[in-house]
Amino acid sequence: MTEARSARVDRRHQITEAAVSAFAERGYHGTRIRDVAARAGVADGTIYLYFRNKEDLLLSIFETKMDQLLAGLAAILVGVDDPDERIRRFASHHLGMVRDHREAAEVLQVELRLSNKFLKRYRPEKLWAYLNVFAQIVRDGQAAGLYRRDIEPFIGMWAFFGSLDELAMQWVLSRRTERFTLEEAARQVADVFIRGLRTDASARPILVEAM
Amino acid sequence: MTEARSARVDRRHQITEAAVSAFAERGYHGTRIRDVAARAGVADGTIYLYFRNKEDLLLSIFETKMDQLLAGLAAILVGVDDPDERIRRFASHHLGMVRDHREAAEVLQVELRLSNKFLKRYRPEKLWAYLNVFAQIVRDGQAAGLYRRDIEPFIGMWAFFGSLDELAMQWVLSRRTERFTLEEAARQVADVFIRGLRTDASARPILVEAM
Amino acid sequence: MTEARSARVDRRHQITEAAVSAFAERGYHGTRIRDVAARAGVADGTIYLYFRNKEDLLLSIFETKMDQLLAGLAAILVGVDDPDERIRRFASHHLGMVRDHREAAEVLQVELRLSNKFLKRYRPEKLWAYLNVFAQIVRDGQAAGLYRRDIEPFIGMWAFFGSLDELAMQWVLSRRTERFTLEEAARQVADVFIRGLRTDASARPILVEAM
Amino acid sequence: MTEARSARVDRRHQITEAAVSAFAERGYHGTRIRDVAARAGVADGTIYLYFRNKEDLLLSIFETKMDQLLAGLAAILVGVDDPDERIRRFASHHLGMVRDHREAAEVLQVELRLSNKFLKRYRPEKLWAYLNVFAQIVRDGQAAGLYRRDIEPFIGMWAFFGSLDELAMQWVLSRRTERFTLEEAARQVADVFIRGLRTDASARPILVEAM
DNA sequence: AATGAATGAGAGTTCATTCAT
DNA sequence: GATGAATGAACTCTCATTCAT
Repeated sequence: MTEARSARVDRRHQITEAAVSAFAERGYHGTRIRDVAARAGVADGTIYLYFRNKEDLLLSIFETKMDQLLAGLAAILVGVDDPDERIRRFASHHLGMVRDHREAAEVLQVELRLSNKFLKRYRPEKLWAYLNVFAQIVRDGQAAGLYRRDIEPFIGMWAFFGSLDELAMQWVLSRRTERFTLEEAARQVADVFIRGLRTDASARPILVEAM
Repeated sequence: MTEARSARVDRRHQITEAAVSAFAERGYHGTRIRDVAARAGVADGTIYLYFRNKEDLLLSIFETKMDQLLAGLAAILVGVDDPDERIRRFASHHLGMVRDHREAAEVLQVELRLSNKFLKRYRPEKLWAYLNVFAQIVRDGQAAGLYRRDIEPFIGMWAFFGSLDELAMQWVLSRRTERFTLEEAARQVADVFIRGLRTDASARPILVEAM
Repeated sequence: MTEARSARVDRRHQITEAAVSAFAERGYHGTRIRDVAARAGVADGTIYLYFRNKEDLLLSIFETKMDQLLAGLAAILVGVDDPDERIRRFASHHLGMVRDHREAAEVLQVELRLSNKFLKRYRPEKLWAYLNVFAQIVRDGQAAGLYRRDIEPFIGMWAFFGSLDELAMQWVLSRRTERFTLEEAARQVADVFIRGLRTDASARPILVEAM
Repeated sequence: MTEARSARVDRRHQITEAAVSAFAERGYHGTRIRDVAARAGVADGTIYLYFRNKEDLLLSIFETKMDQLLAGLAAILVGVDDPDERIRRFASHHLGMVRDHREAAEVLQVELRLSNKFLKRYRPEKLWAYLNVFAQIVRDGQAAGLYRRDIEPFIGMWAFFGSLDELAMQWVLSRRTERFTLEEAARQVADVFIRGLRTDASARPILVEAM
């Protein structure tokens, strides 16, 4: 039973990876189920034993990758209390994942958006959980008097995510990665948001430190 | 001749608007040429007298709307020299356009991204021109000693655009606009970026003023 | 009125020639009415003032060219009584026309055959009139005791025409005309049929002469 | 494996036969893939599992039938050395096939010619192989001093084929087969060409025999 | 569980023809 | 008579999905 389950998990994983690679290369609409099946080394019909349909396959990639993203984020924030540092680590982790899982990132960035179901009907709960981590950092910073109270965490969270996402997209789209490094982008985005969130009072000591 | 030209322009416009509305409602892939034709009140074949194919229709919407966006931005920045104010106006104008042209924004935000040609092959020169306005503001601010030199305008430009774009997307996707207003979002994004870009030196006087 | 009629004839001729050239170049199905109109320097709709439809245009080419072919054949046979010589002139004239009106020949040879209406429903009376000239030569030769009576003129006529037609087709299809000359082909086909038609009695004197 | 292969061959054959019958009845352009599919008792898409496209289906009919034609010709000529007799058998076999495979002949005769690809781009190697059999008979006859050397085998081959082809076409087009029999046509064409090819010297003995 | 042949709905695009000007 | 913008029927081919083996 355990073996059977494990075999099932493996096969599912095998198909998912094939789909990630195929979607990244040719796009969701440009990829045929047959392509995925061929890459996974299974028959066309086998895909449907593991996924309801093509869109389910795409959504499943999102779920899997978001789980990894969330787990990684949690791990890297463990024991870190300083909101500034938490923001820096969030940015660094996010773009680090993009760099280390380029194909997956490409699918998430580019291909996932074209799924109407995903964008309009499907509630991406895991994305919300992910972004809420940032919103909570802002709230914590505000509670500590470190961040301004006139920035709504909800708006800040989307703005922050938008910045990271767009930079990831540009990095993914430009095959010429020399344009900028994801590490530098992470540093600058974190920096801008940290300073942008600071209260005037909290700004000063930092300025002094910086001097 | 003028009449003929004008008739041609009108008909083209008529089809474009029908496409904007159809794409916004049902998505690019979910929209059939027949749907667009019906909304425009013309025969299917007529579409092809004005556009090479379906994708050309989509791309043409982008071109037209970007022209409007660029023109509006230029108009609103005329005579404004202060980089901070220029950033505020940029954000306000961008999200104002989203609010006033919701359907078009929806198409640009959501549907355009699904066009592989657009994202990977087509170089959206007008988008670059648009974003370069922001990059130039940063450069001007840096030259004036107002903004920090360790923020690369190129990175900042994508980060800023990403923030606006993501907030626009969330506003467009959530039919419940009560979540947040675009005006408030514009104000907060501009604020975060302005403060985030400031040099420590330039930050102080502002802080004083703020007090 | 005469002027009007003449103008009408000219315009019709102009369109016909444009069609011949277009059909020869791109084939009947590969040619759009628009192509013909453009070559003729008229508007698309104008074609329909002179021809019922596209097929009518094709058939009209056939009629016109067959008239020329028939007239030319009649002219070249005037005063020639010897059946052998008449056969030689027939072959020579037919392939000569192909050589001198390559485009028209190409249309007749290749494109006309693809019109179901032409082949199956339309009775090509003019083709029959043309071929009957050959059948009559055979009958005359038989009456004169020159040609064998066991060759049916009807069968001979199609066989003869088939030979000429096929050679014309090969010449037209092979842009490399060096393979063989139409003159030589005409001579050989005439020769084979003349000898093939001769009675044994009539064959002998010739043989002697030939010696 | 053998079963699978055989099933594949059968299905392909089934579709081919349906296409032959459909093309013969309504013509290539007049036949929709749906018609072929319906006659074959398969779904539209199934056609495309066996043939690249509609034209491939037409070309494939040609290939298949030419294979049969060539094989039949070879069989009927085995052990026959006399050029005259070989010509008679060629004509008899060719028109016999037309008679026994009327639909296929109709497609080959009429419909195949309308395929530009076939006529202009595709080199019908099998047709050449078929006709070369006749050219070789002529060459052998010439080498044996039986046939005149001033008839080029290349020209003779097309002339001979043209005669057979045209008679086949007329027989196929005229639903009234009473006009002439293919057997009689074969006899007469062979006769005309044999006599037409003979040298004067070789003509005499035959004449005596004939007496 | 796995296969892969078969399905058939679906849609973009072309182009001959029309007709208001 | 001439125009050419508009029409809309027609048709091939694709590909996600199914299901008998």
